[in-house]
Amino acid sequence: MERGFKVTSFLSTFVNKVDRKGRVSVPAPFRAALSEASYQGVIAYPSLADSAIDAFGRAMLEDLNQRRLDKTMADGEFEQALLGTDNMIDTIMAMAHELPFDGEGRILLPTLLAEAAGITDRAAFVGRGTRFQIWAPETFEKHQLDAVTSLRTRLRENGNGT
Amino acid sequence: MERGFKVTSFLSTFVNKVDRKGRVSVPAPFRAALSEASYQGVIAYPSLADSAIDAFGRAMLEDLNQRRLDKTMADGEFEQALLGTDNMIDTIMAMAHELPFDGEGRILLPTLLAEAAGITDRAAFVGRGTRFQIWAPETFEKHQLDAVTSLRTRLRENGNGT
DNA sequence: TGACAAACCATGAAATCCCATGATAACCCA
DNA sequence: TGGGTTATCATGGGATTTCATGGTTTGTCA
Repeated sequence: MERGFKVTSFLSTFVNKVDRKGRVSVPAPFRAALSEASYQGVIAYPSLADSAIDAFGRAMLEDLNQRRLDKTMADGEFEQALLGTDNMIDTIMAMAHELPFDGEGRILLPTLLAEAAGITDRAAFVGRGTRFQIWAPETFEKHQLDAVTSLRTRLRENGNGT
Repeated sequence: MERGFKVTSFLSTFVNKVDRKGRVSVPAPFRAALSEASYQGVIAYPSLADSAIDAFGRAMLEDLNQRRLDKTMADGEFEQALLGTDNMIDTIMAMAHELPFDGEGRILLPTLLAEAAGITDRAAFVGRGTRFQIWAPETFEKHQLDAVTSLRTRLRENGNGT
């Protein structure tokens, strides 16, 4: 499948401090994955599935909108482009924040996002392949433990982890 | 497909005050997205789908008109192109207001538009990717909550997050 | 000449930039 | 391979700029 951007990879988990001003360092490896992008920063919004923040590079966002726009335009459905029937992308656009890096590679966590994820003084950056998440460390630890346990159980029962 | 403007110009939600004269600051990030246009301001009209104001830059308007023309010409519908039968784009053009920025990046909300959206003293600027909307904050909050809730439900049922 | 809109100017709060520091990890050479 | 040196990186705080907001004055059209 043709994609308009390079597939970046986010791996592993890093816990960083949130300072008094609400700033957090994005882990250097994550920044490196985005270093070639024209926009230096990340797009973030409250995860729909977890009590966390979902994030990725701007390229991913452009791709999403481009696809939608191309589709409606190709069908001659300009009206769709104007009406914006309330689909997922529209809803996410409204919640999404553009978080540019400062000179030191930090981002400023918007209060709304921090609260949605229950983040106060520390933030866990969790790699998820093409995107990553930001959790309150304690919340993530529990979540991860549950995930691992249920995977192990399933493996033992089915001998199959898919 | 080549397009003359960036696909994702408007992101996130900003709530600003409407002063006694009916002026509101357009969020700086939105202004930045329009900064290269020759016309410094926005096009706005009452949304046909929501209780809100729909808005975008001139580039979008011209793009739409161009596309419509291309399509009708391609279909051999010259008559339509000339006569301009009453389609959605025509209807919208008739309702649309041109709202120029003042020196500080504010626009003056026409009473008609403000009333249509139920806006009084505060206005929520909601990014929708290629365009944006202006809502009464309370109305939008409800609307967004509904959208997110139904998305979450759908996610849980389908197990499909794309 | 009166009402309204546009340009102009002022201000406080918040975001951004810039520099400093300590800790850790990578490196290099004997 | 060990031990010291250097580079990277997370973190903190102060200085500076941006930005939203409010008011005043000037211009314009009915």
